[in-house]
Formats: sequence, C-alpha cells, structure tokens
Amino acid sequence: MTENEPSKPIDFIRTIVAQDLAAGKWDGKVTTRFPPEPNGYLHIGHAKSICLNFGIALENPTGVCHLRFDDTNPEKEEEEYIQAILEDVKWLGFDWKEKLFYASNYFDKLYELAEVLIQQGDAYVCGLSAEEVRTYRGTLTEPGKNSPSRDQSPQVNLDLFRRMRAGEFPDGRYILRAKIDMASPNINMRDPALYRIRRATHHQTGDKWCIYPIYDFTHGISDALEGITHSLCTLEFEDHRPLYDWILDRLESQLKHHPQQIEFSRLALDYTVVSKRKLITLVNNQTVSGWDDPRMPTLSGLRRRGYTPESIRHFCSRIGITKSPNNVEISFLEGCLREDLEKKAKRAMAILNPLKVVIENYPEDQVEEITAPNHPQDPDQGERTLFMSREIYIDREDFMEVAPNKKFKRLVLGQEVRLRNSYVIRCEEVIRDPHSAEITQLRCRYDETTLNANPEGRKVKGVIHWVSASKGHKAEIRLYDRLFTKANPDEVDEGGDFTDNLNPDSLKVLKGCPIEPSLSQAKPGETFQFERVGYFCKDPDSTEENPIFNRAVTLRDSWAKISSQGGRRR
RNA sequence: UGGGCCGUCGCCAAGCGGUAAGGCCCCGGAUUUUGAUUCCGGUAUACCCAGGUUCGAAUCCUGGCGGCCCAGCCA
Repeated sequence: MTENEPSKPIDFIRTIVAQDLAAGKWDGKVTTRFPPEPNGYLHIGHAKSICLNFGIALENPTGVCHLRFDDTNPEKEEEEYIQAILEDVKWLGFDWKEKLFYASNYFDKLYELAEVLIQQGDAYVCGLSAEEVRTYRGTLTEPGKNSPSRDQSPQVNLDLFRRMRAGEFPDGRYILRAKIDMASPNINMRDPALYRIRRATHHQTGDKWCIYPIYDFTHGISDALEGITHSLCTLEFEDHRPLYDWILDRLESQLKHHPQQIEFSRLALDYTVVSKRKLITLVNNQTVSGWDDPRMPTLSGLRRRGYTPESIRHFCSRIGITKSPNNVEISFLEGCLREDLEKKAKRAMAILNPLKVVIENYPEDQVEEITAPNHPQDPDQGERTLFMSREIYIDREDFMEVAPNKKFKRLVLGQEVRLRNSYVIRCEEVIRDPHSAEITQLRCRYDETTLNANPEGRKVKGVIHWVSASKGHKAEIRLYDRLFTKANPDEVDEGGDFTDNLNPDSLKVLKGCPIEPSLSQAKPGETFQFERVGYFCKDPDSTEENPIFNRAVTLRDSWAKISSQGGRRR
C-alpha cells in the first residue's frame, strides 16, 4: 500500500525501526498498533496515524499492525463508533487481519497486575476526593503533597482495592494510585490514578466491572501483552512516556516485554478542526448533518465528499512524520484529491447556473447523438452519448454581452465559441426580461461544418460546456466551502469559542441543475469531473427523481485569478 | 512560572561539519475542442536571533527569543 513517490519519504520513526531491525532487536520483528478510542468517528488526523502504523507493518517482511480499541472509558464510548472505525480503516485500505483487539480484553489481566503493583508497594488506594487530589497535586511550579493514604500497608491497600472491585464503595470514593513522586517536575508522575470506581455499563464487558483502569495503566500493558515493538503516538503523550516506562519497569517480571514509545506531531489542517471534542460539538449542535457531513474532516465525511482512499494516503505520505508542528494547508489536501481524480474521474457536463440558448438554424425536431470520450487522455474509460438539440443550456458565467477584456474567451454577443464536444456557435441576439432586464435567453446560430472539425479560415479559442434542454436531466448540486472563516478556528475574542468562526456559506444548494443524461446512471459514491467546473460525487441521499451531487473540489482556475485582478494591467 | 518538545522558502519537508533535496503553492512560457491536464523554465547567498569553536557551521558550543503540550478519578 505504499505510494509510489519518486523519493520515498523515510522519517525518523522508520529510521529507528530500520535500525532496530538491522541490530536484531525485538527478534527481528516489528509490531505496531493503531489504538483508537471508540468515542467518535475517525478523522484525517487519525489517517496520518493509521498510514504510519499500518504503513510500517506493510513495509517490513515481519511487520504486523494491530487494531486495538482503547476502550477504558465506558461513559464516552459506544458500539456505533466501533463499527464506524472498523469501516473507515478498511475503506482507507488497511487490513488488520485477525489482529483485532480491545483493551477491555485485558481487564482481568490488568486487575491482576494492579494487585501485583500493590503488593510490591508501588500502588495504593487513595481516599481523597477528586477535589482534594487536585489540591494535593500542587501546581506547575510547586510540588504536591503526599496523600494521607500513601503509606498504608500493602495489606490494607489490597483489601480496599478488592472491595472497590466488589462494589462496596460508591463511585469516586476511592482510586488506585501509583506511588511515584509527588514532587516530580513532571505532573504525570505525581502519583497518577490507575483505577477509578465507575458504575457504567461497558459496551464490551457489560456490567462485569465497576472499576475501570485508566489510560496510562492500560496502554503500556496492552502494548506489552500484544508484543508491540514500537508504540507510536502523538506529542502530547511525550510527558507520559516516563510513566509508560515506569509501569512496564515495575511489572517487568510479569510482562517480560517493554515496547518503545515514540511520539510524532499530530496533524493540524487550516480552516477546520481536527479534534473529536470539537467535531462532536458540531454534530450535537447540528451545525452539520452528522459525522459524515461532507464538510467534516472525518473519514466518512471526506468519503461522502468524494475523497478517495488513495488521495488521503498520498496526502499522509506527503506531509511526512516529524516532531515539528504539522500545520498543513487545506489546499494541500485538495491538491491530492485533484491529482487522483484527474486520472480516475469520468468527464461529464453539468450546468450550475443555467442560461438558455436557442440555436435558430438548428432544425426544430432534430436531436443528434454525439459520442464523447469519458476521459480525453484515457480511451480505456470508454465513451458516452451526448444529445445535441436546438435548445441547450450553458452556464451564465460563460456569456458576457461585451468582453471585459481581450483575455475573455467565452461567448460574447456577435462572437463565436466552441460547444465542448459539439459545434461552434455564434451569439446573434440577447433576450432580456422587459422588467428586470435580466438576460433570459440567447439566440445563436451554429456552423454545421464544425463538429469534430475546426472552422475554415478563423480560430475559435473558447470552449464552453452545455447540456441539451430537451434531453438533459435535472439534479441537485451541493457546493461546499471551508467550514471556518479563519485558518485557525480557535482564534477568538475573549470568552468566545471556535463556533464563532463558522463559515455561514459552507454549504450552498443548487436545485434543478441541467446534467447530461449519462449522469443518471451514476451510482452513489461515484465521482465525475464536471468539465470546466470541478469534481463531483453522487450523494447516497440521491433518489431516482432527485439525483444529488456533492462538489468534492473545484478545478484549478487560472481564469478566476486573472479576472479577479480586475482592471490591473497585464 | 516547573517540566517536556519544537523552530530550514507562503505550507509540508530533506539535511546529521564541506559549502541549502523534493513536493505543494507561486511566477513565466509551450501544447490543448476542459482558462483543466501535460510539458519546459524560474523562485531561500540562506537555515529564529546573537556570540563562539573551525580552513569551513543549518549542522558543534554558549546565551537569548518565539511557539506548542502538561495541573481529568479523559484518551
């Protein structure tokens, strides 16, 4: 599944893996894992991690990558998310084979190891309230204070812990804590919590447990139990590595395996948010239609928008893996999609903003079938049939009564233009609504010698797209724009939040857009290039009567650049 | 502020003491029945700053500056 880039990117993590392999470390094995918590849908940031972990496994003969649900917080997790995550990883193109795990698979073992820690004097049951624990922890600059429970004997701790498990205490009454150092400059080492009492039904283990282990305790042990060699995570866990190592060191006699945790920077995309907390807010506020709204940076949203797995994998490969802030421009992602779709998407014509054109010298009842290639550079993609008729629609943007400048090469009153895959027409007259003065129709004439042939003695430089008025179908077209108006949505005034920067125009719905008939056979999820406009993906909400197309991304538009420079010279 | 991490072109990113890869963007130009694609060509005397070591520093040393993360019984 590696992308065939000219220069294969070898990052610092792959370098470490290669060195370990060369040194014969880990018995020549490399085992990674992708450990999502099922508390939301996967997004583009997860794709980076998935491509890294599964990518490394694929690149090495002994490589294996596990998919493990980090499901230690039943209050926030749901089965629905598990199914969505499984589907998204598969869709992205990766296969965990039989290596599907849940941290909850290890709850018995985890409990047993917690008792070992207690017996070794490395953990104790603390009776402080949540608020007290916070106060005792100290601050960034001041050391914390020892809990009164800190020096209880292992016997007392063991008894209390067993009673915690047995359900003798209410939620929050006690926690199990590691006994490390309340004065550590690293706050994560100030006797962190290992287990809490929480009477919540777990999506995998039901009501078997009323105590649940915390991430720091669970993660490293799960890694060790699965024989993970390289435990890759994002930078915010750098401060947790001493704890990861501390736990595995204390349990060395039990586990006999100590993976290496390596951190890399998480992905940040501009003009969007990549944080499950914020994404779930957008879903709950109904700012978007759901996790798979095409404006969402979730994998399901991108899929519905028209993104291909290849384009996302290529994107992940291009941004690389480092520890420096990975603030990537959204246009970079868009470029990856264009690049992929340029090769793959069949071409078609659709009119977003229709203007009727009547070709006066075209026979009233005549309809010509024109065969056009589905892809101009790739004959293997086949052909489709276009229908030429007396009345057609063109895009309003492709006509101007008077050319604004000499560079304008679309249709102008009194001038000629080529209809894509069809004839050259000349605009003879502009019909306006007598009241509004709005242009309602163009009267044109066509040159019947110009089908698949250039006209004699003159050059027609412009080509515009069109759809037959009588034979064309109608569709709903949804135009998407960035979800936020600021590159960094978190840049807000005092007291505000990221939703203040929502883009009110992130979705525009166009109805009754003329589309060429061949498009009606499209299947949901199929992507086309609407020539001269952009790439569009058929939405699953489409019906027979109302096909819906989502704009994945526009075509690059150098004319927009020129025309927006307005009166500026050159 | 204590601790951890980061700072090379607008963005991503190579580089690991020998005189700044590549990709995206951008700017020219060619071809084009998509102002798309494709194809040519151009773009950091410069590596956060200041000193120092060295024949030679983005790479080593010292000191600054800037940014990100941590005070959940979340992950």
